[in-house]
Amino acid sequence: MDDESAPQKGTVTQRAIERIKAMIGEGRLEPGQRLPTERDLAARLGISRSSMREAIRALTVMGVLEARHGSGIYVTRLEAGDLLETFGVVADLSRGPQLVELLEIRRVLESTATALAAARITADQLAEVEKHLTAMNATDDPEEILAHDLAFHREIAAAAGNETMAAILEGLSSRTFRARVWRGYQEEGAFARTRREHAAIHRALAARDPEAARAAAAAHVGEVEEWLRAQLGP
Amino acid sequence: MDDESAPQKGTVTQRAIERIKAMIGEGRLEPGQRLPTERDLAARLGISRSSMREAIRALTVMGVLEARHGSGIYVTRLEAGDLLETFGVVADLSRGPQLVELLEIRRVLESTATALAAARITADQLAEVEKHLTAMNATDDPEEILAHDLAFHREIAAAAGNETMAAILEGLSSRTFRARVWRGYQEEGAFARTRREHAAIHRALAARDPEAARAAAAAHVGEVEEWLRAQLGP
DNA sequence: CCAGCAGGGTGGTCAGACCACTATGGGTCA
DNA sequence: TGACCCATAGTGGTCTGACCACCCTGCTGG
Repeated sequence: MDDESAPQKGTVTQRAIERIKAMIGEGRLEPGQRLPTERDLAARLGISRSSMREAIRALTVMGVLEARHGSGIYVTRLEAGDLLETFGVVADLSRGPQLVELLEIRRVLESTATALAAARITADQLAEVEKHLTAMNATDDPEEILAHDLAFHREIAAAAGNETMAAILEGLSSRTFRARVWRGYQEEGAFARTRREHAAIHRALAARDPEAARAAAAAHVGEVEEWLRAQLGP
Repeated sequence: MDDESAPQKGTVTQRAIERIKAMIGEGRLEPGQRLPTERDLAARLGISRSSMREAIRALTVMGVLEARHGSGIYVTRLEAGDLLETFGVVADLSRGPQLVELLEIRRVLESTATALAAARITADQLAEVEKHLTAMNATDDPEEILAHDLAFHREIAAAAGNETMAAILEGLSSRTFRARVWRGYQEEGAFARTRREHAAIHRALAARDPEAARAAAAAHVGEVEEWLRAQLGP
């Protein structure tokens, strides 16, 4: 037995969440490791299976656990990508002024990531970036443009060498978020400007010039930011 | 009825999560509004109450919904603080190199926030910052110092005027995160240096000098970052 | 008029059953 | 001998119905 004195604070499910989180924090549960079955865990903590399932569901959406039907429950690798998946929800549900705040954050992080990438990017990665740049300019299908645009920035973020930052930027550029903002932005014929800005970013990367890269990226995001700010103002 | 053709993709609970999220995204559910009862929602989507409860639990940990025992289920205000509460989990469960990445992100955001604060901070807010600064220097209790340290930076982040950024920084400075890193850092007699750095930040804020504020904040976080990097290296 | 209380409605928890899927092992067939 | 197939046990996924703990409202009695 290990039920101890049960402080009785909060709901039963909440306590179960904390206990499992603590087990992982203390290293008693390693990344990738398989947990006991739902039934075992429930019995071990002295709660019903329903409550335990809710706790597991909560940890699942946090990106801490992963349930595989028929196989078992596993601790994720606990890498940035796993833990920050929910970050995209913020972008999807934000509206009005909050969208501007998110773009401001993206401007800061994206410019930093691009500057880092300028100093660290490899020839292969640069070629990949270039591929998306040309592909983006070769089509008129908005869907395809958006896809290559996302990949363009994703590749750069990856080259920056900070996986956590890349994961956050991924969330800040989630498909639905971009689609909502860019729909209006691109309708105003901003394609040409976007292409110029992307070209400037690529040029700075190719020249291995961090300062130029930072400025180009900041300007790129800043353009959208200003446009959105103007949309909300009047 | 509104069960439609049910594409049957993913688990029942997952679909319920998406449906409710979509309702909010489309504006059919306003912030603060009360939802139907669990039993009603379950019947409406044609699933059991257990599955519906798991969906609600998932949306609860995401900070989208809030369940009040005996009263009902409500949509949160959907502000940054609500949605980014889980962000602290990342900091709590990260280890090794990932901690350095998080500090790098904090350095970027904290320096930006401090620079913004230098340009926008009010006299009242500045007085509050100063209060925590002196309180921090007046005690030797590590717990108390940590508390005032957190409040010091929180006040500055609030003065920057970007609530979303403040919420992220809050997560990156969560109590357990700071405690883990600072325990070792402060043991090496870094108190004096920390005080000097905090004083520099306050001076830049009082002088309304964004560039100095940015530099001071970056140096402040950078010190810890470098120390941690060195800890992990050899 | 107001304080106190009782009831109905709500989320929280529990128990047990069955379904859907995965993995493993042994048996079969080439 | 080897590879393939399939029965089977064990796992997460779902459903049902019951009861408990708590909040809120409206009624009642002073």
